[in-house]
This record gives sequence, C-alpha cells and structure tokens, in this order.
Amino acid sequence: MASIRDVAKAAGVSLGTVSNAINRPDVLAPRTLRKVQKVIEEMGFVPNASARNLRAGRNRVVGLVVPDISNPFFTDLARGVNDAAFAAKYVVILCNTDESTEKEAQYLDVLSAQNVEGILITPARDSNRALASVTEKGIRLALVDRPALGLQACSVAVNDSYGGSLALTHLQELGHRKILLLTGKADIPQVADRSAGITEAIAKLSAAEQPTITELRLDSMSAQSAYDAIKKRIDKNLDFTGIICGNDMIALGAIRALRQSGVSVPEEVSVIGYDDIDFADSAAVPLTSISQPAYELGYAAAELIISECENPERHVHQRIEFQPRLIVRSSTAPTTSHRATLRIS
Amino acid sequence: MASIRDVAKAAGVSLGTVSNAINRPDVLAPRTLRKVQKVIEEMGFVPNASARNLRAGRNRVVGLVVPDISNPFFTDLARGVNDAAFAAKYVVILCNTDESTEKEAQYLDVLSAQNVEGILITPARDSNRALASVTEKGIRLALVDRPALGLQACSVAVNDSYGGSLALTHLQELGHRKILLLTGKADIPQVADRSAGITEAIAKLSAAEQPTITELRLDSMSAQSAYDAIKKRIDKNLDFTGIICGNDMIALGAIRALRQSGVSVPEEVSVIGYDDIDFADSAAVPLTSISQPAYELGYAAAELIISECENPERHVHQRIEFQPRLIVRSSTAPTTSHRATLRIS
DNA sequence: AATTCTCCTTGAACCGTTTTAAGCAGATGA
DNA sequence: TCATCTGCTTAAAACGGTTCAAGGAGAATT
Repeated sequence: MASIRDVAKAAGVSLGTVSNAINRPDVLAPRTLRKVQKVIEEMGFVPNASARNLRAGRNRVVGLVVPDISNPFFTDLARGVNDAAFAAKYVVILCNTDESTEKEAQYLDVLSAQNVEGILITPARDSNRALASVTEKGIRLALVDRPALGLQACSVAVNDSYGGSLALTHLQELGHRKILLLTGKADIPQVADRSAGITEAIAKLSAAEQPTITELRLDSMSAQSAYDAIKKRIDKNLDFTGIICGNDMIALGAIRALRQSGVSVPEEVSVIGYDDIDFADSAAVPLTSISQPAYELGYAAAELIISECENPERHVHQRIEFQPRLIVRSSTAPTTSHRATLRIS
Repeated sequence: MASIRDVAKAAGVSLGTVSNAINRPDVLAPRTLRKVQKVIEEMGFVPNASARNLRAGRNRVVGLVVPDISNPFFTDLARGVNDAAFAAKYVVILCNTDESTEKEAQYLDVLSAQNVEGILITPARDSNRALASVTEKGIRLALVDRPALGLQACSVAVNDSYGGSLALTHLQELGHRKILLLTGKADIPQVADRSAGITEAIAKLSAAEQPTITELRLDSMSAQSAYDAIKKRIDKNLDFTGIICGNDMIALGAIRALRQSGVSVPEEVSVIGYDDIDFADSAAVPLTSISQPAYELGYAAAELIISECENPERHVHQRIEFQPRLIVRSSTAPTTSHRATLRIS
C-alpha cells in the first residue's frame, strides 16, 4: 500500500505538500497541485482513513441503528441515509437491533469503539441511558422517527398523531363505528402517538359519530403475529368492522387471517395499514395505507447529522417533521349500513 | 476521552503495560493485571479504534456491497451478514450501488480508504478490474451470489442453473409449451446461469415435450419495468402461456399488467417468480417462486470472510453453493389443454 | 539595492495505539 | 559472593496521516 510519503518522494515534494494537495488544494501553486495529483492518480493512492481519523479526529463514518431492516420502511430509510452519506463522502455502518434494548446497547458500544462521528438511531424502549452515555463520549446523535426524550439532539419524524387521525377519520367517514386497533407494544412512542392522534380525532366528533375502539397489542409488529392474533380473535366474536394496523405487515397478516376464516375484505371488514410499503399496491387486497416518506426521512436525518459533524459550532439542533398521507386502495370500503345510508340520503 | 496514557498514569504503570493488560493479559503479573483492569473499568476507558487499526492493521470492519438493498433478497442477505458479523464482533458498512459499476467503484475506493478487512460483494458487470485492484491492496474478498470470474476469493452462491431448470420443468410439466422469459440484462451472471439451466432442462426433453422460449430482457429488474414491458407486449399478441421471471418483483409487475389487461393468472397465463420474497405469499395471486436462502447466504459469506480475516494463513478459499427450492402457490396452473389431457388419461 | 510583502513549501510535532528490544529485580546455581 | 537465569516491566520506535510555525524565493515597494 502506497503511503503519503511514497507519493511525496515520487512527486519530489514534501509530505506536507501531498497532504495539502488532498485537503486544501487551494493553498498550492496550480503547477505543484497538478504534479502531485498526477502522481496520486498513477499510484492509485488512497489516504488511510485510520491515520486520518487518528490525527484529525474525524472519520466520516456514521452509524445507523434500526430495529428491523427487513421492514421495508427501514429499508427505504436506510437507502435514504446511504444516499445522503454517499453524496457527502460518508460511510454508514448498519446495525439491526431486532427491537432488543440489549443488542442496541452492544451496537452502541461497538459504534463508539469505532469512533463514529454520529449515530442515527430509531431507539428501542428504555434506551435513554445508553444514548446519554454515547453523547457524553462526544458522538453526535440524531433521533429517527422516535422522539428525543429530553435528549439534546436533532430529530426527524413523521407526524404520527396526524397519521393516526388520518386513519381513524377515513374509517369513520366510511361509516365504521367499531374499530379494532392492531398495534405494537405501548411503550413504542409511535404507537402511543398514533393512539393519541386517534383519541384526539374521536374527541372532535359528535357523540353519535364516535366509534368505539378496541386496542389489541401485538408482541411483535409482524405479519405472523397479526395473523395469529386475528385467528384467535375470530374464534370468539367478530366485534369490529374496521381494523387500523400499526404497519402494513400487520395489515397483510390480518387480511390473510380474515380471508382464511371466510371474512371478506373490504366487504365485511375494512383494513388500513401504515407505511405504504412498495408492496401494498400488489397485495392480495391492495392496501389502503398511511404513506410515510421513509427515504426522505433517512435522507434528511443523514444530512442533518453530517452537517452537524462538518460544522459543529454553527450547528443548532432541529426537528424536521414530515406529514403522512392517506393512500386509499381496496382494503377499505363503506360499511353496509353506511352504504345504505348513502343511498337514502 | 481517556487515553491509554491516562490509564497508565492513574494505575502507576507504563503505557505498554496497559496495552498488555488489554491485549495479552497472560504476560502480566496477576497483581498488575488486576490493578490495571480496575482503573480501566473505573475510567470507562475504550481503546481508540483508529489508533489501534493504524498500528495493528486490523479493525474488524467489513464492507457489504449490494446492487439494491430494497430488493428483499438483498435485505435478507444483509441481515444474515449483519448477524454473523455481530456474533464475531465485527461491524459492516453497507453500500448500495444501484447496479451502477461507477458507484460500485467509488464505494470500493471508500471501503479501501476505510481500510476494511474484507469486502462482501455482489459485483455489477465489468467490475473485475476494480475488484482485482482491491485484492491487490490486501483486502480480502468474498463474492456473493455471482461467480468469481478468475478471482482468487471465497464465494457463496445459489445454484442458479438448477433454479432455472426447476422453473422450466415446473411449467413444462403443467403443459406449457410457449414460455416467455422475463429477465434482466444478459451480462448479469445469474441471468445467464438461469437461462443456461433452462436450456439444459429443455435439451433433456423429447422433441415433442420441448417448449419454445422467447426471452425478453428488461433494463431494470423492477416491477415497474416488467409492468411496462408486458403492457406493450399484450397489445401485440399473447403468444405465450407461461412466464418465467427473473425475480418476484418482475413477476408482481407482470401479473399486475396481465390482470389489468383482462388476462387472468393463472387460468390463462402462469407466472413463476424467483427469490420467494416474504410478500410472495400475500400477493394478489400468491406467487409460485424459486426460493433462495438469502439470509443463510449472507450469514455463510460473512462467516467465510471473517474466518479468513482471523486466520489468513490457515485459510483456503472455498465456494459454498446452496440449492434453490421450488415453492408452488397459485400463480401457476396446468394449461387448459393439459388439464384436458389429464382428464382423458 | 535594500526592504517589505506574498505566496508556497517544508520540517517537525503529534494523534493513541502495538510491538519489540532492552532493562531490572529477585531467584537460582556454582 | 558472583554469574546466570527468569519473569515482568518499560522506553522508544513505528503506523500514516494533519497541521502549523517557520523558511525561502520572487515580486513589489521604497
């Protein structure tokens, strides 16, 4: 491996000049610059990042910590992060925590040992202490899609409360009055926010229009656990006409369970997902969903943290909030009674 | 941030002793060792990875270069890689090339600047020179899911030729005699291998049983481009009863186009995908597909390269090959003529 | 011609580790 | 008692860059 010294020797200049050619091309005389660049090119010289980092305390590496990279929402997010990082010549270390606080803590340790400049994280529950200790080590943080509970950091998020109200209002307007909420654990902030949005939306309705809500909390926000939960529920009693799901995977699993049990979607039960993953469109019943700009979210988060790394003193923490959008497809429809009502009026 | 010197001073030993306490605990007198470890613990000292890497040339970082992380196949693969890496206390830098040779080359540069120990890569076309230059720099390589064209490196792959023959045989046995191949660019090795497998499988059939094949090459292996291609094709003439697709996304796009044009799947046209992504099961028409063990592929690849990094001298390059499996769902069915035949016999 | 200015270039210090040769006790053997 | 050995510990030299004070060569000013 060629070092900066080899380049210097080959170009007949000092080692400092080569460094300048790389980092501050403007201070060099154009002739010298060209000469050095030519040699660098010829030798295929690539500066050693470790040495660079050791001296300069910068390494252009950020970590991305997500609970589940298989979830298309996070896949898109990761793509956004990667693209933004790539554009700024940064590199991203991907960490997948499976929603485990412990694994997250371990990853945070690894990342701080790697001396990353910043960490983009969608924190699991109870991870505040671990996060605080990371910031103490001088690593910059950006919270993605979950709020910064008292943490000094940038954050990007989608307005979950609004998303929840979008979903509820849609079903409510279609005439649904008995709605099942199929969510994840209550200590996931998004889940709580969406529930809050739903509650608020209900509060704005007149008593007659207010639907009743039953909440079912799944251990894991996966198609399988939704499938199991619905299967079990159906055996008892079908006491709802609409389902609001925590994400599209849940919706897919729920729909599969319903149809297998002979309940038609959307005729008998309307189902609304969340995330609007690519596949929502091609699903057995094309999914009505709340669309979140995952790619943009990731891109914005990465830009935020990179700008903080590049310009720590001028940086002020900020929060960027995206608005979700309702995408109506075929998994939701008016209730039969509502259809009748519409016909009469 | 505490450095090894601070620890040494606090413990009243030399800096070398602290280093030994960390890396070769056995050479120290037990009493000294305990004393140093206590101080390390108290100060929360974490060795600086850059300095360590600079000096020792090892950093427990590997790069993963994939053409499209949004493709569930690669998402699963990435999870496998991540999990294997995590288990070995390695960290992985994710690089998404969008199938662009140029972007791939840039990422390879970044990775070698980062001094990664190894690179797991699903190479784009024409990337052999770039790969060769990486190995010259002493970075170990493992080829994932595409062959190592004359490169000295480990590789893991799925037997694509066999996968192709699985798909063809399935359709052939269902009576299909006019088959459309919806593939990607021919210079993608997998595409070529599957085509070869198909050709071989045909060669083994008697003349009467041999289907005729038309190949349609898409610029991009996405649902959208498949959708567009089929839409265009249908306007002309429906000169096939079965479609073998390069991946499930293509199959999904093709099915959407067919159904929108009033062609029913699988009654009029059978469609078989490739990859067996999670959604295949929940699709509008649950997809018959060829299943590839993507997670296992990634896990195996990561284990391979990590073991090479840990034990360079004892390592011998190897190739691990997984067998694909046919998963029959609802998007394929006997041709009407074949159904008739079956009834008669 | 001497002085001051500019503009580049250089040499050396330093970043935080690992590693190796040398040093220093105390124990052993003669 | 002196030499040799053994078992730890230490000092110093890398690793490959960045940075900055200082130097040097022309150009501009006096």
